[in-house]
Amino acid sequence: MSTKQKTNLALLGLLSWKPMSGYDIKKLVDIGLSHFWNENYGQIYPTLNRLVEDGYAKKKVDSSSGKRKRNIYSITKKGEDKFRDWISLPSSPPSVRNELQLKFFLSGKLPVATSRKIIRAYRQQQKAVLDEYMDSEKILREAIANDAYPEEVRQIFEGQPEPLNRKKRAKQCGVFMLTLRHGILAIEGRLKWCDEVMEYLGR
Amino acid sequence: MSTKQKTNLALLGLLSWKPMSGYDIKKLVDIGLSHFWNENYGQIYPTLNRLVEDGYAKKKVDSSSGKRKRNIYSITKKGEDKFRDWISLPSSPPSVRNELQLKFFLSGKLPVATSRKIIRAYRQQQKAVLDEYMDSEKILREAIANDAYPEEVRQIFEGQPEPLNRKKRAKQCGVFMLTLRHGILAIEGRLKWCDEVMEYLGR
DNA sequence: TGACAATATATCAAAGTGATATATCATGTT
DNA sequence: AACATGATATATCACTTTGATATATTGTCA
Repeated sequence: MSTKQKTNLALLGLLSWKPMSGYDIKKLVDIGLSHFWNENYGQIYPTLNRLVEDGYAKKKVDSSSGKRKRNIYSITKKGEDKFRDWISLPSSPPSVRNELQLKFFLSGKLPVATSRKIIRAYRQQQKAVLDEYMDSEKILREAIANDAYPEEVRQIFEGQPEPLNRKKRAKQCGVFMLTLRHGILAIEGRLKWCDEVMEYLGR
Repeated sequence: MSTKQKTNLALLGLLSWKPMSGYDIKKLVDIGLSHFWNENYGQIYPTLNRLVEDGYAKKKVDSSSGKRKRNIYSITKKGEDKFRDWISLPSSPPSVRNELQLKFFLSGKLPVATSRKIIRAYRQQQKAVLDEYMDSEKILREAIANDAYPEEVRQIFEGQPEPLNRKKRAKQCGVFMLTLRHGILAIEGRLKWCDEVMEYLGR
């Protein structure tokens, strides 16, 4: 029950949203999921091939006029079954690698000034990300309030500009906003921690 | 500037605390750092060998009477320099893989009941870990208040029961407690998120 | 026309993971 | 004394993941 070795399920789940190319998947993960998930090309392309081999997805070459050739993958019935099975299986706890936290822990034998420097760097790094997230949150909240469908979300959920009913749009915005909230709360916790540490170490 | 490929530096930093065997390192990471770092044998033993090859650490075989043979690694001057250099280098943002978060995001096309189930599982999993951490925190806080040196911390920082002055002990307990606080704040953020989501989805 | 960025697929060495194999020693049980 | 069990300790291996780079096409702007 490990967080690792889940790329195939992650890709399957993403394809259950909509058919996508490997490139689309990479963009979606980088833009929308980066604070709790990550994938890279070296994994995406071979995994997509394996999903097709195993019958969980199928590939369609899209060569619409004037555009570069794209391999579009869509989930099959078998893939959807597998995806749903995984959803209800027990999940492993989050796996984290936090370099600045590690540095702080290891700085215990170095001068306190060094520990303080690490915390300041941590705070600054996290604050910058928080600002980004807060901007996105504002856009999303306003969109939901106005029953709108902001470009930022449309881009992520829609490959082709295809009409979508109001209820579905609202749900997509909701999921996306809640996901963003998770990122924001995680960062707020880290900032609070930085403050606690600075308090403890003395300024 | 990536969180990955940092095992050699992590091990170097741990050896700067005290000389240790690969087994000691694994235990220390599992017990004390698991909420922000992880290492495994498959990486630890080869990396220790490489550290020795490159002159960052040296190995000493400990075969004290009646005990199983242990390979004890200690950091060299060259290793300490490398460690200190890394400490002041810029650090990459935390890298996370959170399976339950991913499942929630992907559940957007499934019935809301499924999303709720995921959140409940997430909350329960995180609450259990929080309880553990809170117990440890209590022990540590009391120890610090009483100027004591609890077995839990001694075990981690001391291989050999060697006397240590009060100031150093206090600092060790402090670093350990603050590190634990990071874990606690992270989990509290996740629990708060679960509550927000349940609120949003409706119970 | 050329420079540059975005789109798109692919590959690979190096690093990390999870699991298991092997062996020694301490403890307790029958 | 024989045996089981669990903690200590090192090691290995197939598989997965990472980071980086190579390659080519299309869109844009000067």
